[in-house]
Amino acid sequence: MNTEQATPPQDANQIIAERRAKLAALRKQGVAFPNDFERKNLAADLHTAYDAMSHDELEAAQVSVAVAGRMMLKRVMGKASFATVQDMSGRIQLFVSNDNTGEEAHNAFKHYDLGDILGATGVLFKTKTNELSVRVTSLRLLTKALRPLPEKFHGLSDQEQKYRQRYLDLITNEDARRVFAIRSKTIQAIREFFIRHDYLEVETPMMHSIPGGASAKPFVTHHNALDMQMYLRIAPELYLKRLVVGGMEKVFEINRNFRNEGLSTRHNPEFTMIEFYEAYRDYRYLMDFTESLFREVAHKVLGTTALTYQGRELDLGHPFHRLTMVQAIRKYHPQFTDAQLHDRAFLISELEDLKAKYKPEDGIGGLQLSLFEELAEHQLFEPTFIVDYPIEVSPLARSSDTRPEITERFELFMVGREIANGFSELNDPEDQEARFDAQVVAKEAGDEEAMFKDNDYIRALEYGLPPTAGEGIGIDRLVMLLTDSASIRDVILFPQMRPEV
RNA sequence: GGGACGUUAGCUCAGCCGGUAGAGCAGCGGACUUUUAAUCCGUUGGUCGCCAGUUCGAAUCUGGCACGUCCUACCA
Repeated sequence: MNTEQATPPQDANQIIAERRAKLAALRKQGVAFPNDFERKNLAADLHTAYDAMSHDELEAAQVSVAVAGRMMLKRVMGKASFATVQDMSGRIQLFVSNDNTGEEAHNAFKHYDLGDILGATGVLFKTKTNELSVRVTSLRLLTKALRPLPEKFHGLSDQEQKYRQRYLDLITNEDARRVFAIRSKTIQAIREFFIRHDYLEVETPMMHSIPGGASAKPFVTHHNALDMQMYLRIAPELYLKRLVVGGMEKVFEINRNFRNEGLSTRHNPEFTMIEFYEAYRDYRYLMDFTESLFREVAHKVLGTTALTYQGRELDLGHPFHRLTMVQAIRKYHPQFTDAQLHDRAFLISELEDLKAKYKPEDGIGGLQLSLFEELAEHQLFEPTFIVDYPIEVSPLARSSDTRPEITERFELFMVGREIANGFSELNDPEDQEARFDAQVVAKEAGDEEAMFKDNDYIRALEYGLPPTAGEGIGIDRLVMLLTDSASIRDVILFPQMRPEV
């Protein structure tokens, strides 16, 4: 309750003014916002249980129900009316009439508005067109809606309004409800998968004094009592590995990361990832594990591993491709030879021709990565693990025992974008310290995304991190895939927007 | 950051060569006891995103600004 209620604002809008007048009349009659209606049935449950029954069977059964929901459609025909109410499960039709509901209640109903929340009790029946409905014997207005709903047929179509007023999107668009139901089920399926594999779910700090675990620009904030600068985390990685040092040999965390970078259809400043770590495993195990995770999630959430994304089909049931960066480049550009792609001068001249961004000081691996991102990444539609990442872009990954310039790392691409990133963890504290020091040099040279040195993390490694494999999976992008959503904003309930004018 | 497009009633949208604002839904009034986006009759409702400019006259043309969507760049 706030004080604004005492002086209702003058509504320029006529519809809202009329609804306020109706609410004022309700207040005079008694409790305007009653909370004693006992809802006993959900629409979908009733359809499941009784849709198959014939008109006569249903009449004989005399099923009494109590339903509640928001009135989405209303058809008044003099002495009888129909209303369609929507609850969390779906919709069901109400039949309101002078004969069954009473003339007084029916006349009151005629002044109810679309968007009002109703509670109805009555008996199930089938209409002439065989639609399961409630023959209402008692009808109550539980919550008056002061603002009119979007148009009943087209719903809300303005993208901005869908994002800013997600509640309206959810009320009026079946697809929005579907997407967020799938999101919830996806996270549930992931959680079940890890718990079944004896993982422990943990929460590590979201406010870091030293941001780490990824190459990204952090959000900066300030803690007053401690008078210290803090950062919203860019990744939970270093904390999760501290837990593995502590003996939590299988841990995962599903939560938000924050990166102070651009917004796009694939980037929101806060996004949800699962990161998980398992001791005594390596990156090869992770790839197999990831494949089975994706298959299980798709199966549990959609009932199938065959997906359509933006008009193209892919099947998570098929084995995921595994390619090195050079193989991936050659797959789409067979004119390049293996030798060329290992030739520094050639790589640089190609990158120059493509006007691609690259760091001239990079080694072969870094240049290959730049070329890969330019020429191949966006074409990797089917699930593909890209392996053999250069050490200079992987400061937390274990280097290969046979080829020290690359790491035991993969990234998983699907529908042309990165979905997951995993590697055998670097557990050599002296190597890690040297890599941090190299990052610090890069940061001092102006690389805003270079990592900070985290001395406590080094100290933890000095106590001994068992050989461990770890991975992060972008939940939002996975949900985009499972819901066939083109924009990350369609799978985040309240995507970041500029303040409303 | 760069580019394209958009912003008209609560919602979905028309509005041509510049002449002073339209429809459907929602609302209000009326008819109608099995409707399905119910139907039929009548009717209320607008600072045309904002600010300038051109013009006798701007929703319409020009410039700027704001916000948004998409593409692109950075990134996961």
